Amino acid sequence: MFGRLSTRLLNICVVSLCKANRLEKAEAVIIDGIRLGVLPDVVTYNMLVDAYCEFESLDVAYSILPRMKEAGISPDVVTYNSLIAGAVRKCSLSRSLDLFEEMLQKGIPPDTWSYNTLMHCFFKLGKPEEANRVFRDMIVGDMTPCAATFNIMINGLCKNGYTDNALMLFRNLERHGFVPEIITYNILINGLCKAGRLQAARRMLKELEESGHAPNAITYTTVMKCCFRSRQYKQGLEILAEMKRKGYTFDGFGYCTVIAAFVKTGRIKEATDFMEQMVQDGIQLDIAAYNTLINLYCKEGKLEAAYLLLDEIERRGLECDVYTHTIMIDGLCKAGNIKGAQRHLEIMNMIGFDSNLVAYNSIVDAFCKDGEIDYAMKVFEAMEIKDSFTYSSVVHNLCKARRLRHASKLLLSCLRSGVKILKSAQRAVVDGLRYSGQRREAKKLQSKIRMAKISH
DNA sequence: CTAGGGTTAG
Repeated sequence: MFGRLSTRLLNICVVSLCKANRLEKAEAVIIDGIRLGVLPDVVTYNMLVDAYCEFESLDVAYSILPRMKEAGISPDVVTYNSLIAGAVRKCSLSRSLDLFEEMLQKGIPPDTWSYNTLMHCFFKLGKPEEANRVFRDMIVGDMTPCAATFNIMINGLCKNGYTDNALMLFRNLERHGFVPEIITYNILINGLCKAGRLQAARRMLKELEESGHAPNAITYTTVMKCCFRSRQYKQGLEILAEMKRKGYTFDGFGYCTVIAAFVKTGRIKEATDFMEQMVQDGIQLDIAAYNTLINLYCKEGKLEAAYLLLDEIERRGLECDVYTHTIMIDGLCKAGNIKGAQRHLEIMNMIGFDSNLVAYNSIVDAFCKDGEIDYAMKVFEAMEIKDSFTYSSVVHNLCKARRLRHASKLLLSCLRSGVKILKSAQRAVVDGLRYSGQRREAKKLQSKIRMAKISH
């Protein structure tokens, strides 16, 4: 009895240390406990697994398992749920499937949360049909779904392009015995926004208010971002004003959304004001916030200030990500230092970033604008992946350089393959042909553009 | 344990 009580005390101690990311101290407390005859139990180890997943790495967390075995304690469903969730968070998706398998092999029966996490994993892998299968198994089997099950489903359907199916599931919530939570509304509002359905999103916001919930900062940030994205700046700024009026406090997400929108529209003064406000508010900057600020400095041409922030990131023990590097590369390009940008891209490749399409786009565009169009086309040909940005930029620049045949050829290949290309770039080709006396070519291209519009 | 932020073309 006394021993069990002591273990509970030990766990209370360990959980608070773990939550505060004081893992060394937590380990020391456990060792002290053992010395005093208070043995850690499965709950103690589960807390460690959870904390190591969050603050260290999946591997370190996984290394708790042999320690448990040594102590004669078997991992349970909570241990595995933590590991699987940790793997999903760190995007080690195949790893999380392996862990699920391992749990089954050890004869540990999964619970609702195991299935929730598994669904989440499948959605992140872009396998909605697999996730849906897990969901169906839950509904018809003896596993009871919880509110989060539906949130994960609705979110996953939205993220995988099944917004209407998500809406249907939302409308069927009550039949399953659940009422929508604020988080459910936020998921749907975001899904509608990302699908470009701003009006439907605003209707959903209204429905949220009518349901008796008060929208939270996440709701507003989501809708505001959507307005900015669809170039409804006035509407976006109105939401910003409404948030301020109603006394919502801004967190890093809110600030970043607004600053980025200001930067994108060239409102540097407003962006800088907001940045200062963010710092005054004492917001702890994370890597996304740093990226926002670095981008602001780059757009102002203050490269030195941007580099100072890179130093600060390092000092604080944060890690630059693909955004940081891309923003710097684009900043160097726009500052006219394309060679420097290329060097940075090489570094990016060396340290193992494989998604650098955006950086290549910036560099190709920069070479075009610098008049080095032949070299730009060489880089363009060598690119393994290209997207709408790549083609829109190159086609536009080819037109400016009066290389209309090449531009038209690329535009046609886009029309055939269904790659979207900016209207302005399309118009540049047609107008270019027309005004250089190739009226017949222009007409032919125009009709092909129209055909493509119908068939896609 | 499930929701919102950060990069490129015009």
